[in-house]
Amino acid sequence: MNIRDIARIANVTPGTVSKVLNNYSDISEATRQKVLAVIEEYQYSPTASGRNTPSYSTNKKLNIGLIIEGVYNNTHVEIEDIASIRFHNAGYTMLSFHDNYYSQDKKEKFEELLEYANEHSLSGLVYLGGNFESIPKEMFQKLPCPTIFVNTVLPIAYYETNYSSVQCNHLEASEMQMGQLIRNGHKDISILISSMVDNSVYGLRLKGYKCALMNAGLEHNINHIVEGDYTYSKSYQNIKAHLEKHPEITAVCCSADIMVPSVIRAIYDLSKIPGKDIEIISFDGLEMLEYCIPTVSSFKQPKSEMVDSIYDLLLGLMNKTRNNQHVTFQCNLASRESCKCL
Amino acid sequence: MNIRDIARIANVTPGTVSKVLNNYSDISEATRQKVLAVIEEYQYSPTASGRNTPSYSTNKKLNIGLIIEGVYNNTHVEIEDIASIRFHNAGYTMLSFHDNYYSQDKKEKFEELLEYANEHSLSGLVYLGGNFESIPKEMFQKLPCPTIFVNTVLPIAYYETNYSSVQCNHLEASEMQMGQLIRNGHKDISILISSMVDNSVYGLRLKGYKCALMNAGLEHNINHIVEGDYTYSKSYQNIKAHLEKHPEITAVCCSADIMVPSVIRAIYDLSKIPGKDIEIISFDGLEMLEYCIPTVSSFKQPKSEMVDSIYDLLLGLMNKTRNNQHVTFQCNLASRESCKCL
DNA sequence: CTGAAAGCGCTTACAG
DNA sequence: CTGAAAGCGCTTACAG
Repeated sequence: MNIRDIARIANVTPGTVSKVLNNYSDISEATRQKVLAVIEEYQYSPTASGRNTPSYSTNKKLNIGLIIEGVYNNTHVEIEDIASIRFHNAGYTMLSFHDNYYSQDKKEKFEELLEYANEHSLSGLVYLGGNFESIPKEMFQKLPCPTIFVNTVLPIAYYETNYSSVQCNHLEASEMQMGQLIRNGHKDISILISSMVDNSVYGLRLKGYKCALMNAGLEHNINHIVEGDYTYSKSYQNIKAHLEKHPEITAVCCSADIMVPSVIRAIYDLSKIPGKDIEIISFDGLEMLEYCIPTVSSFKQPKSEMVDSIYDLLLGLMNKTRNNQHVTFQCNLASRESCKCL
Repeated sequence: MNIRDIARIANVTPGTVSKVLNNYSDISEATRQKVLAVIEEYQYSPTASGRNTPSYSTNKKLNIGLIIEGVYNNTHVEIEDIASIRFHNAGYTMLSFHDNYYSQDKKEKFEELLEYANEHSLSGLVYLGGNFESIPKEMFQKLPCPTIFVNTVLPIAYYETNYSSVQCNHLEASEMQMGQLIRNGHKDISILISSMVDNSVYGLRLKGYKCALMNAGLEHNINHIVEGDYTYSKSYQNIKAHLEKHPEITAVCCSADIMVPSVIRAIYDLSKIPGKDIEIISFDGLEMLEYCIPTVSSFKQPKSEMVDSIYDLLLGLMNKTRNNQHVTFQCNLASRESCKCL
């Protein structure tokens, strides 16, 4: 069943069927009904490839691409989820891709991104996570459609170039996160991060921790930075080993909520009381933290406001009613049992 | 930049460029290198819409669709993740869709599925979760490409029809799950499910629980079925209220791992000891359970074997070297602190 | 081994 | 308001 079959059966031309499909107004109600009836009867739906092939330069496209680096970051999956509904309701198709198989080389990765956008005739692109700090300015100019980088580390000096961004204030919020522990009187604080060589927003968070330590004159805590590798098992093993070796530590700062269960368990297995003998504070704001024992304080990313911003901005960019811009959201501390927050 | 531009610059015809792009063997090495050089220089990549438009009936397509019902089921996200890498490495593009905005009416949902497969010129489709038990046999015949339903409730009577499936033995495994608690001597057991009207595989699990209760002469536990609605908050509130009202209950059976933190916290907030005063057993096998306090016993879905099976079967179906089939995997109990498993 | 040409499903200026 | 026709980017039988 293609558009010519439908046209033949409905006794019209393919062009007329196309206009019905695309809600053109210059179609008589009688013809519209006749065509719709045939479409309904044969369960016809036009192919995406036909629709996406540009027949004239004015052709509008309806595909939004969404790429996630680090799908195990639940925050990003939740943003994807909320965003996909909103764009769908606005008549767009959202193509989701997870980053598993992209290149590790940043430049190659960016080229793959450009390829992806061209391949799928995207009219807009949302990229979640990652790092494109080292990408030369000219390459951003090659982006073939409006693009919003979300929680991506970008070359700030290029802000005037051809892209938008929606970010949280990772650096400042992690300073505040660490600052909370310092204000609580802790002198020996361990920091659980993904990896020393992580240059995504987790790298920014690490930088924030270091700044906070410097400012408070607690530089020796640099030796208490522990790598968790984004996995439950490494997080558990490494933080446990470190806390065992350094019984003077009285607080742990997690750079992502996903690490929290491992930290609680490690403290417990060392026969200490999480949240009492060792305070815990985290980052992201996943709902799970409200059910841990103890419930865990965390800096929360305002997901739903971020999606609002992504949606409005991308639609505006595609309609050319808005220009590229860079939005930063504040993370807010949800105070819970694991850490006194006065 | 399109295929004609590349052809012009390389001094060949578009057909020749196309053959280079598609690794045809009847191209001289010199021409291949010349064309590849131009492609590289201009960073050209062919559009998906052009490629997917069938020019002749023999046209091979390279799109695999993957739909997830219930993205908050981490098992399904993990399956998606592993599968996307494997299909990518085999040269396929995987289009992921999450089910947020599909219809709730099963028949409409199935029609949307057909539409999706046609729209995107899919050569294969993987569907994770959901329920299509009430879909008439004829509709399955309309599937335009090889399709594998994974953890989907299907009309067993139609097994000879036009689709494949990869399932876990949800019904039997949940009987065994409940059976473990019964063998441990529990007489009053609460069951935390998603919802009474859930007819996905969670419905099968509920059926398994009921069977186990009947077989053991413990029918009165039917009054201890609690709905958690897939959310942390409802799971917590409802199981806590129920356990408070029924202090005789000594074990809780969870139909999904995602419910476990809520259950542990609820027991704790009732001043009882999880895993001791009240045993816990769960279903799915998420890694998180190894770090809960107590660690939680769970029936594990063999995700990686399931992906192997999905991959081999779908490729076989697309190459027409295999016929539709229905594979069932056993879930295995990982025994941990929350429940003695002798 | 390469070119010339027809073809895919769809869209959109243009004519009447 | 509808039709006839040209167009998109790509692929693939077919000719030589």
